[in-house]
Amino acid sequence: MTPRTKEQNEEIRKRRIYQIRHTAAEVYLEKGMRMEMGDVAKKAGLGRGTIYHYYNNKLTLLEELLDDAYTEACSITQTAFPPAEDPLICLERYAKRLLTAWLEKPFIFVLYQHFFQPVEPLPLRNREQLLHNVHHHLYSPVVRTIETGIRTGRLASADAERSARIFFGSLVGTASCYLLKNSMLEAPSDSRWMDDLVCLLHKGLRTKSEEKGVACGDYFEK
Amino acid sequence: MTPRTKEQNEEIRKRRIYQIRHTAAEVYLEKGMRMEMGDVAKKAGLGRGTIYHYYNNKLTLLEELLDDAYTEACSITQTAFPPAEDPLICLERYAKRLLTAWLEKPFIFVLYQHFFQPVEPLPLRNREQLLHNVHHHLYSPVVRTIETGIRTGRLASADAERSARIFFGSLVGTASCYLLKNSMLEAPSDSRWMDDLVCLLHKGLRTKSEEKGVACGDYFEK
Amino acid sequence: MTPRTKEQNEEIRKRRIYQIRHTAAEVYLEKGMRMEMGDVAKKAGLGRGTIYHYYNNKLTLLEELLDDAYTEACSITQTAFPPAEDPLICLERYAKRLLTAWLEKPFIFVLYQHFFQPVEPLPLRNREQLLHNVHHHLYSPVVRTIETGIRTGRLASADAERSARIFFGSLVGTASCYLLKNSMLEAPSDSRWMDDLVCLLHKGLRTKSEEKGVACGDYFEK
Amino acid sequence: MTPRTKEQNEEIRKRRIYQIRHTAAEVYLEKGMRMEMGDVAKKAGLGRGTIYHYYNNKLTLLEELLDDAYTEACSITQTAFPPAEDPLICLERYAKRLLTAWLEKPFIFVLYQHFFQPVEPLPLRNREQLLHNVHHHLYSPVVRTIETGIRTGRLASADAERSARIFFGSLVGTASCYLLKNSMLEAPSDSRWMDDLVCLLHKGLRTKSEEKGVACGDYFEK
DNA sequence: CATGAATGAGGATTCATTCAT
DNA sequence: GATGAATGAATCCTCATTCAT
Repeated sequence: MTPRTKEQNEEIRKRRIYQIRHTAAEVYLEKGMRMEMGDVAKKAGLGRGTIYHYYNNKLTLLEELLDDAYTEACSITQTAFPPAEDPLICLERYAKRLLTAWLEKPFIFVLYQHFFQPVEPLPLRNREQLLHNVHHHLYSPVVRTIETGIRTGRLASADAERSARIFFGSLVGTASCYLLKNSMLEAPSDSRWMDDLVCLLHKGLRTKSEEKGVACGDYFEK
Repeated sequence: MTPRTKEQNEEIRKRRIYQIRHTAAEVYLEKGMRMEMGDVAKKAGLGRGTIYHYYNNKLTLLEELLDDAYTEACSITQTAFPPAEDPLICLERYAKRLLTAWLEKPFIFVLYQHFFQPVEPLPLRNREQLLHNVHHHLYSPVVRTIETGIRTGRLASADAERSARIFFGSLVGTASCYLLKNSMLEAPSDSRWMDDLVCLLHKGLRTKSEEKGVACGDYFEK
Repeated sequence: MTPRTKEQNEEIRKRRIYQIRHTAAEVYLEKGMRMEMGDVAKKAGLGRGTIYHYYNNKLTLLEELLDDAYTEACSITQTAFPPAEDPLICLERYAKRLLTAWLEKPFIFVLYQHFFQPVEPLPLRNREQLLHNVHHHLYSPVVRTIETGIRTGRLASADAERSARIFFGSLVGTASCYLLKNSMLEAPSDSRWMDDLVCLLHKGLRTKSEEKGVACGDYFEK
Repeated sequence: MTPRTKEQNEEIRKRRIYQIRHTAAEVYLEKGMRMEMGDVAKKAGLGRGTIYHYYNNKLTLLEELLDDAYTEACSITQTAFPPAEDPLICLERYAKRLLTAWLEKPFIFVLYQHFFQPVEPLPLRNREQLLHNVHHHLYSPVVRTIETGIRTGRLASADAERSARIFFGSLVGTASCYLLKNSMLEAPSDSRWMDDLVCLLHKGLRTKSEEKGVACGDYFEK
């Protein structure tokens, strides 16, 4: 009765959905919301109609893309901050993992970019929910880890919230430089920038010898 | 028919052009390239046709906006790196100046965002020219300063190009967190984040006591 | 490969065709020409492809549906007007039969609706043929009966064509009130409306005592 | 400052809106919901974009069309049933007025058709409101008038609700025959059908001599 | 025979831009 | 100079239909 079995169809659906989502993330990173469904279709080697066979519309596609990204981001975040471990080490490891994940799975990067650099406000239907989730499960853990680090003297004293935003801002901002096409700068041949970035977050630009020098900000104009 | 003198008209033109450009930058920061000419008109309290009275089209508007931004950015950059001064101090001061400028004149931020986080590639007519200028007069000075810093031992040894990108990436990324509307995070009440960011770039997250500890990246998974 | 006998297959075909046609009529009455093949398939519990296994396309489906309806309508009409009988009685009986048929077999109603209230002109391939048939075998008999009735003094004097249209218009119009879903009025619990309608066509709204009163239309504005 | 005054623009808007609404009603009566915005535009001698300058989308166009129709229908209905007058005369006059209005302003007919012969259920946003209004201000007055007529012996005894539906069903149904294009029947050269229809509703098909004959429905099969 | 994945023609809608006033 | 009505190219999206299995 069923020429293709339910399992076969399910298999096909799964593969297509992944394929479309992945392609969509790539195109989105190139063109933002001006991503055209036709672009996605062509790049995925499918007909335009096929995209609509799996997603009601452009927004739904992005909504589900972000939902998926959230799920994956969660599993990265959950295991990154074991209670007993050194906060600085955790943050370093976490930063590196995040960058690696963004490189491999662009749709995860889309999520962070969307929340920390919301160039284009998408009228997502589940915006509130997603925002709450991101705040609670992706952002807060970092804030808490920084707080712990400061309390235990491992991190320089500062406002934890602000530090967390700077942390994410630097990660997303630098990753944008390297991940986005159309950059003014030539494409990078390697990923050493990731190590450099993590290192910067850890140690700053200065050398050790500099350490005992002037206090940070002393030279600022008012 | 025209009771206005040439001077009066010229005066009107100037005011209108400034008004439109300023409004456009605001809208652009809210909506990116999906900024609509109607948005700009309404927000500026003008008719749609009036915008076209002063700018041939959307792209021209953005081109001139970016040109203006480039001019202002140049004057900030040119004086930021006097030959004999300490590179680290220069960079710090420069970073702070840049952030301050972005806060006050959003259209300058648009320029940097456009080049370091080109979410949406605008088909600018003068793209090549502008790109060259930015590379030459806004980006290279930083690269050279970092090179000098490394050579003179003031900055930690690293690839200068990469460091410069991280420098700009962090600045733009963090600024995005704070400057863009639609953020997941509440609007900041103050601008202490700028000091914190500059400080981070200078010193990193760790405390001094941490300094002699393990090397950066030691904890990374392979 | 095919363990089924020809007879079994024939059996299956017949059942499927009936099933699809019946479902299509239902959906058509709900949605008109915006009936979707997917709707029909789902409501019939079949796959979309299966519909196309039996019908080349949407139009063919509707053509055959109307053909079927015509056949049934013919058999109702042919026996309804025996030459020697009283025209008024014939019309009454015919009206009642028609209404009953429409209630039981919605696809017959679709035919009359299509010809007397052609909201959406279907580009039927056999339109001319069908139109001619309907005119000749379903419509004309009523016109002729009315003519006879008028000639023999059983019916009030009037243009027979006009009367026939009013006759069908009232039947179809009132039936629409009761047969179509999505009506503003609650679903009727019974079918007494059919008797009332036939009665109205027969006697009008007034009571007998009214009869010798003013002529119809006297009160009209010019 | 304002090259066209506010009044001039308002004037233009009013004319265009009327023009579009009128044209849309005509096209809707020809094609139902398959009315294309391009059809309306072309028939109105406007560009497609112009339609969207005045109406957000197809549905909004129809919503406002129905709203307008309701307003006009109200004013027709309100004055049609003065308390002290003979119900039969009122109904007759009302029927005639309604038919005349439908002929002159097709968009009013669209309203009645939509509610009494809802071939295609439009997903109107204000459906509930409109439905309530129609029921209350356009339908109920007729029901009440019929009730009065029956109570005072002017109308034949019957269920008033059913009679009202038959009344409207006959009006709308017959009008459909004559107003809709694409009919199987040639276009009518005059509007005598309206008088005939009203007369039928008043007196029925039979002649006076028939009156003392058999009771209505006697010949029905069970 | 039966099915649902895949498709693209066609209609809906957006929005930059033109232009008469 | 200033404006908003008017427009159509470009994109979104629907849905009848094809086809491999």
